[in-house]
Amino acid sequence: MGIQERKNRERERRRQQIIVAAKRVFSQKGFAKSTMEDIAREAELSPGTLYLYFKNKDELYASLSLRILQYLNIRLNDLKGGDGMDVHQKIEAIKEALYDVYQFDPMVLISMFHLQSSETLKTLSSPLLESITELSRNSLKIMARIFHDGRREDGIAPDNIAEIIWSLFTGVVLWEESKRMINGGRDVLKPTLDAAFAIFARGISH
Amino acid sequence: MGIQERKNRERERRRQQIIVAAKRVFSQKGFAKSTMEDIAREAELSPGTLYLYFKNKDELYASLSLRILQYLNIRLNDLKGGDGMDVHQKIEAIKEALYDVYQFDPMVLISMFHLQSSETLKTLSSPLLESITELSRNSLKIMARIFHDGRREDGIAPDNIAEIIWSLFTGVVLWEESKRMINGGRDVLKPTLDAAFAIFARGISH
Amino acid sequence: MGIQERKNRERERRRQQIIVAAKRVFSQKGFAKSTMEDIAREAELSPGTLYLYFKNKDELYASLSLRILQYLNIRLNDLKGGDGMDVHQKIEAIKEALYDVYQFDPMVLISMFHLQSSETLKTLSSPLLESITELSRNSLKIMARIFHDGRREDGIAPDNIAEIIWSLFTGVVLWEESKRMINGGRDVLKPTLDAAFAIFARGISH
Amino acid sequence: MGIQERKNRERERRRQQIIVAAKRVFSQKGFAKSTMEDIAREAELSPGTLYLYFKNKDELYASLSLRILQYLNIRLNDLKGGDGMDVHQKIEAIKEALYDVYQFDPMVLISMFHLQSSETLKTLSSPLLESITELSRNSLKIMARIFHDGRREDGIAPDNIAEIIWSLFTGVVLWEESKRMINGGRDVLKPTLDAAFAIFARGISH
DNA sequence: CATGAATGAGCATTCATTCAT
DNA sequence: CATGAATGAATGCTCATTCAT
Repeated sequence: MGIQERKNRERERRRQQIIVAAKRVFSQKGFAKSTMEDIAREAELSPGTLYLYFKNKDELYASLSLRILQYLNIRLNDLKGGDGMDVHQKIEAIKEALYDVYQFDPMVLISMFHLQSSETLKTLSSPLLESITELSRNSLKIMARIFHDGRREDGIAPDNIAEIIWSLFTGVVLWEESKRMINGGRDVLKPTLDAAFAIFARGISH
Repeated sequence: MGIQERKNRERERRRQQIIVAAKRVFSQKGFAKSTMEDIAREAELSPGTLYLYFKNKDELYASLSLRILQYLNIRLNDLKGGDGMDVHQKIEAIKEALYDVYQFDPMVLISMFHLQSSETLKTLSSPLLESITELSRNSLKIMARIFHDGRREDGIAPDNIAEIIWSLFTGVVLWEESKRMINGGRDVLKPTLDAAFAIFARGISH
Repeated sequence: MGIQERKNRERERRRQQIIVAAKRVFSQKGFAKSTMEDIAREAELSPGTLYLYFKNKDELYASLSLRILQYLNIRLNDLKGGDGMDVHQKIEAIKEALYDVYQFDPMVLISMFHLQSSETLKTLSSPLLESITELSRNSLKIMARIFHDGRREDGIAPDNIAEIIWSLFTGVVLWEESKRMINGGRDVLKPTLDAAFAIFARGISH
Repeated sequence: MGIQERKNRERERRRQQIIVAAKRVFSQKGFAKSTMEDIAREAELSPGTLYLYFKNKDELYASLSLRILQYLNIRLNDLKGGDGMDVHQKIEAIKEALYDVYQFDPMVLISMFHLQSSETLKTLSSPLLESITELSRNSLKIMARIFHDGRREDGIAPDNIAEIIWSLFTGVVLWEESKRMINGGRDVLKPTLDAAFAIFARGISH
């Protein structure tokens, strides 16, 4: 059993190694222009090896999303227990979690976005697709639960707020990333995210 | 005189015909999986003809963005004169403009987003690239000017607010589009955009 | 008749205009990389017009050769009467004629060479092909006749000598052109051609 | 140690396999009408494989020239030691070497000639281009050295003679090849080359 | 497991040629 | 006659994927 265990662990390590490489390459060249060979080179592996761990290019990309969603879930789970906080503190906590996600993997949204193409979705194996939808549903559910106390203020349901926060987050990231790419700068996100959440949070309750 | 004019008009009509076809194809298959032949077929033209109007595939895609930015500019310009409005009315007006943009061309953001890849940006001809950056800068400037009366409330500059609104908008669109693509539904945007702006607008002033 | 005549003359002028343009373009870009549109632009005509004067691209190219062969024939014909000359003077005269051909159209050989491809020959209309072979046969016959007095010296027939002179000429042109293309210089041919013929001529008769 | 060696050898063998196929195809169809797929089929490889060994079509063609120049260099090097020979014997030896080159690869000159297009030269990678110019310079230098004893007879320098011999050779080959292509014959070169060199050699010294 | 050479289907792009004006 | 926009077959080249070692 220990030996099987070690093998699995080893296998998982390789998968992550490839995902990390894929993220780097893809964040530099964009989806369409990144090749499997680019990724293999970055991962210091051969192209053939990639296919031992991922069925095809689309699944490799989809795994980027999965990875980040997993991280997001963990971060949000840590927030669940914060019973003493008021809505504003909770939104602040969510903001921090989202920012950490961004730090962990700024390209998240880009890879998640790539999945939107219905043509791409078709080729994904169902377990992977289910994992992704399940995880993203769960993340939103957690955010919604955090707003549980937010009693339908002004007719806005917690579910809805969770989605809007997520949208605000992704929108800001996209915008800042796009500025960064044109200007070549770095790490411009924080102030804008702060400002966005400050305005937004103020609007949540009276 | 009239003859040159007519030719230009004809040429512009063809360009639009191609752009419209490109948008349709691309929104169905995603960037990578759309071929020039798909687009040509959709436009009821031959592949070669596409290249009489667009230098290459990337420029054709970039032109989608240009088109929508032009529309956005027009809509925002119409708002400039609204002197009697207070901040909330103005934000409401901006929301309406953005929603109209979305109605006009829901795929906007996807095509604009494709441009983020620095690799893609490199291949664009500079006039096109300049038009795009100029127009998007201008749109934000107009939005910022609309907030002119918003006196740096809570240390948030009008410029910043304009960017955040834009981010909120794009984020919501992305999220809703992604739901739509998975569920196959249609036109789910409005309620979410309303809710998002409602919360946000409330947070702008006291 | 006069009117028909004028039309024919006009038509011939156009043909020459195109051939001249074709030569210029082709000498700059080489065969494979020259397009019909390049040639049309150089001739200040539209692509379609080229096809009113030449059946297709290959025939246009073949006409370059025809033109130069026609010129060569005229120049060589002028030599026929030189009864007072000895062999060396005649070779000298031939050399001058060849040099004039080169001056008239340095790209001669390149275009003639292009015809070597049996694949290309297949597509030529037979009258054109016949003209070309007829003219080149004739040119050689004239050169051979000039050597008529050269009595089968050392078992070398006049026919053979004519061919060899032609070969020497083309070889030198090719070589000098290739140096010119790499170094960018101009008109380097004469000294080398002089030297080559000097050596060669000395070898003809004792 | 041996393993790297074997791989290099294998790789070189493949390159030659492709070059041989390219030569065959190209000599049959001419440059413009030969496709990469034709060559791949002839080499019993897939189109993609060609690009593992040659950057593009132009470089594949240029490599034909390189190959023959390498062979020429070897043949000429073998002549260097001939101290006991007089000028005529040396010219005879050079002729033999050139004829062997022709036997080895009759299409030589055609491929070398294709390089003349300055447009084509531009696309070649510099190492390849340098190899070609270096080798051809070297071949001529060797020929010139062979004429070292030829003391500037009649004001003709050894360098010059080497170039002229080369020109004579290429000219004869071109001419004979062109006759061969029209008549469909074979191996007509030798008698003409013999005659040409006989005349030429006689002209070198008194 | 890992490799990387080979594959070959697929695609962007070009360009000789046509034809309605 | 001349045009030049449109064509679409042809082709160079790429790259995801496979498989013998």
